[in-house]
Order: sequence, then C-alpha cells, then structure tokens
Amino acid sequence: MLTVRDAIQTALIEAVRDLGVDGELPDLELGRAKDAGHGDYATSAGLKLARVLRRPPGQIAQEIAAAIAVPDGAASAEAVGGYVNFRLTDEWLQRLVSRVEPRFGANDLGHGEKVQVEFLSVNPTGPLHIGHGRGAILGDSIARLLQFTGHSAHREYYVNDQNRQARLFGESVYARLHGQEPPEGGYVGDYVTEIAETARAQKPDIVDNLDELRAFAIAAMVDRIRASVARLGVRYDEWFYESRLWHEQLPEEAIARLKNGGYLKEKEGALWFGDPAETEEEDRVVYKSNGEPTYFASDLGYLLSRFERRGFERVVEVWGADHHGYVPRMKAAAGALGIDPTKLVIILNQLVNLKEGAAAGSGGKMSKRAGRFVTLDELIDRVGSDAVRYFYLLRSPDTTIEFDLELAITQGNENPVYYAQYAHARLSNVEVAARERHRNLPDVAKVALLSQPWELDVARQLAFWPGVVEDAARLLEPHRIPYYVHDLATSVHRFYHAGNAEPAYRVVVDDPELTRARLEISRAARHTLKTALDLMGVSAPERM
RNA sequence: GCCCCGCUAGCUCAGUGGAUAGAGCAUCUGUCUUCUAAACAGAGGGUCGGGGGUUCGAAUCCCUCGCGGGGCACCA
Repeated sequence: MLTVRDAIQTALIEAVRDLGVDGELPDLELGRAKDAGHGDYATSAGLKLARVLRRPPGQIAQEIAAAIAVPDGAASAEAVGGYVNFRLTDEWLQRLVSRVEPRFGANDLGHGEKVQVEFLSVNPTGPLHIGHGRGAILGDSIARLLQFTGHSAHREYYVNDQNRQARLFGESVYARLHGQEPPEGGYVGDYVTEIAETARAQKPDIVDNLDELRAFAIAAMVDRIRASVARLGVRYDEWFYESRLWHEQLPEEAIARLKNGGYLKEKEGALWFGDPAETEEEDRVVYKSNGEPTYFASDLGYLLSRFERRGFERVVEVWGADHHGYVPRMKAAAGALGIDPTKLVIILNQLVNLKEGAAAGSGGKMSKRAGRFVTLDELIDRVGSDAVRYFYLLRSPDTTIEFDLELAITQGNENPVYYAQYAHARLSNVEVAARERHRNLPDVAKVALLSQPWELDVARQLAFWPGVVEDAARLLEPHRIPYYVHDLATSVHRFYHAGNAEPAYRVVVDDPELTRARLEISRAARHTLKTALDLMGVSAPERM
C-alpha cells in the first residue's frame, strides 16, 4: 500500500514540475511536521527551490500550495513562509479508520527478497547474559519487520562447535568429570558442573571420550540457549553448525578462490588474507602456522554458504560492538569472493552495562569464563519477557544501555510497557461492553460522525503507521516502533478518557450509530496496537 | 597511537539539514458516581560536551579539542 506520505510526495513533485522546474530536483524534505500547528506533513520546497527559480521562497511556496492536488483529498496544503504545510483532511481520516485491517501497515517493500538475519551466535560455552539478550531481541525484531514488509526472512544462529573455545569448553567439562583442574583459560561455573553431571548420568560411556563429550556439552548448551531465547519469543529457522561448512568443504573452496585472486600470502609460516593494495597490519590469519584454520577461514566458507549455496540475496548480521574491528575484513572478504559487500549488512549494537550498585554483587564487567554475571534468564525471571523486549527495543543500537538491575526489579507497574498494553486492553474491554449494551449494532459505521478532535487524532496516528513501518524496515531500525506505539497509546488514552470527563463522549452511548462509529476507531486502533506490539514481540493483553 | 559508539531537561533516552529542540521517569498542582485512574489535564526544568567551518538555515554535515565506553590476537 502506498503511504499517504508517498502520495503527497508524488503530488508535490508534480506541482513543482508544473512550475517549470526541469532537471534534477533537490530533496524537498517532505516529512512529518514537528509542530502540530503546522499540520501533519511539511516541506521546505520554497526554500529549496528559491535558488533554481530565482524567486522568493514564500512566493514559490504559495504557488505550490495553489497548484498541488493530493489524491483522494487526503490533505490540504497551506503555504507559510517558504514552507508548504499539509494537513490530513477530516474526511480522509474518517475513511482511513474503516480501511484499517489486522495487518494494516504491511507492505511489499521487499518484493520477496530472501534475507538471512543472523544474530546472537555466541559461543555455546556458557549461559546468555543480559548483554546477549539485546542482540537476540534486536535480530528477532528486525526479522519480524522484514517479514511484515514483504521480505522472506530467515533467522539463523551460527554455532561455533569446533573452534578453540568449544574445545576448551569440552576440556573444562572433562576436567570436572575427572576431578582435575580446569584447563588454562577454561570454563568454570555451576553450569559446567551441571552439564558434567548430566553427561555422567545420561551417557556414562562418553565421559572418557573428549570429542564426544565436547559434542554433548555443546549440544547441551545450545539447548539451554534455545530455551532462554524462546522465553523471549525468539525462535530460529536454523541452527547452522560451523562443522557443516567443513563437511561441505566451503572454506577450502573460498580459500582456493582467494588464492586465485591473489588475496592470500604466506608469512611467518601462516596463511594470511589481505587485499594486495592494503597495508600489512590489516591482514588476517586464515591458517595458523600450526596448520589449523582460524575462525576467519570458517567465516569465508560461511559467506559462500549463505550467498551462493543457499541463495540469500542479503544477509543482516547483528554483532556486539566489541566486534566492530572485524567489519572491514568481512566486507573485504565478501568483495574478494565476488559477493557485493553492500549485501552484507552488519548492525553493531553497543553493550549493556550493569550500573554500579546493581544486585548480584556484579557492578563490573561480565565475564563468561569467570562464571560471574547476571544471566538473561535471571532478568526475564524478574521483569518478564514483555518488559525486557520493550526496554531493549526502546534504545537505538548505537546507545550503550545502562541497565540498572535494581530499577528493573522494582519497575513493577511503573513499567512503560504497561502504558501501551493498557491502551490495548481498554479498547478490547470497551468493545465487549458495547456488545453487551447494544444487541443490534449497524454493520457499517457512519464514520462521518467522528468529528471530535480526540477521535480524529487517533485516526491521524493511524495514518502515520505505514510510514513508520516503512522507515523502520528500510533503515533496519526497530526502535522506531516502540516510540510510535507510545504515541498511538497516548491518543488512545485521550480518546478513551474523554468519556470519563463527559459521559456523552464515551464509546458506548445510547445512540447505536454513534457507538458503532466510535467502535470503528477502537477496532482500528486496537488492530494497529496489536500489530505494532507483535512486531516488537510484546504481548497485547485483552484484559489487565 | 589507530578504529568504532556515545555526550540533548535532575535521570534514561528520541530527534530523515528546516519553523518556538521532544518523550518517559522524577518533582509540583488538579481529575474516579466511569465503557478499566496501570489513565487524563497542567506546571517547572535546556550554553543539544567546547571551539571553528559549510549553508538562506546545523542537535543533525565537515574539521578540531575534551570526556565516557568499546575494540585493535595465529580468541570469536
């Protein structure tokens, strides 16, 4: 569906052409008006075109406003200074309310593009902590957004099951089972003991076999990780094991291709990847001098697996910001393999810090190996999945989250997630009340009866929704959704509250026609709240 | 030293180069005889880290300095 913003944009360009502007147009910066007094959308077209047309901005804006014809009478135009302000018309807003269906806002931006969203992918050598939760929620919500906008999204977790950390983990479990000290840099913690005990109980025949024990331990950790993220409503389409790449000989294939392209060089007994044109210090080791491959060798094969073997047209990876230094190398590797680097989109999310004085005696950096951290499960136990998701999604990935555990625990009903959920529950409730009061409501709503400002403001918010979806999906920025949800919830609460102040403004009144019309707003807003909350993975309760 | 992110109200954070910079929390003042007060109405609170530059116009773009966080492995 075309958004109303697109419709205005098209009409705007047409009007500008009619003024005799040829050639390339500057960005006319049509966007949401910042001040409600300026209407709903605004453009600085007059200022933008003043130079080309060699006329005063105000005059140009006047002419545009006079000439423009927004389709369906969706908006009226008014020139103020060099700006042209657009206001959505009451009639169009009223009709919009009846057009809102459960999947309102969905579009076909992606045209079925196959996009892989790979996220979390932490070494399965320990429980997830609160920082990991951020990547899980961000990746999952991006996938939800992509699915909602006409993409085929594939959620994938890349399981490092045969690297050094995986081996260390296996050795740590082995040591625990045999009463030995854990290896240098190995893993300790109750979960290591638990997995060791489980292995002893369930598979006593493998406790002396390091390889099998490692596989068992990794599988056990993957199960735990799967269970943890499932509590947040995160489900993967695929758990892709690093070892599979080697079975399919993809790293070798990638390396052969790089060798042919002159991207590999031997140095100090190891094999390095580096663009011939770049400096030495940016090189990365592919094969160590002891003949073992590094994770980078696997990653090269993984690129082929995704872009060629499995045919993803775009790959979105969500990484913690501590991996940012690896981005240029991955992009370069993709290019060297003949993959368009712009199709490899890497989203870095900043870390989650615990505030000083937080519970669990932590307060400092979390370390998996030291076995001292606040786990994601503990956080979910305390504040619930909805609150965790809402809070995490509220932040742009570029912002470090200062997570005050103390505050999160005591959040309770003060939690902002309830504001949105309560709006949904209220609307659900009012619809039930309407059915109890009126046995025979008209099938069709007379939306022209919706003329109160608080009624039209709900419709206005609904009008903005498709544009919010489009922006969030295009920019891969899910944090736009909770901000929209808050705005819509505000208009809903105002709409509802008008009836508290004055009974004649309740949704359910004596007049069946008026009740029916107001129910149409309720229904539309409820669908949209539900849709938006779904995109966030947050529940939309019907009662609270 | 080099690279990445951040610096906006007391706190936590939004803010596609446009008009008088916003929200939540916190503080203060009002509103339940109700379709749900987990709500609504209102108030106070700002040198957008500092300084230059580009532009008709800068929180936003460029340069520079400062502060905080993260990274710079033959770990991932």
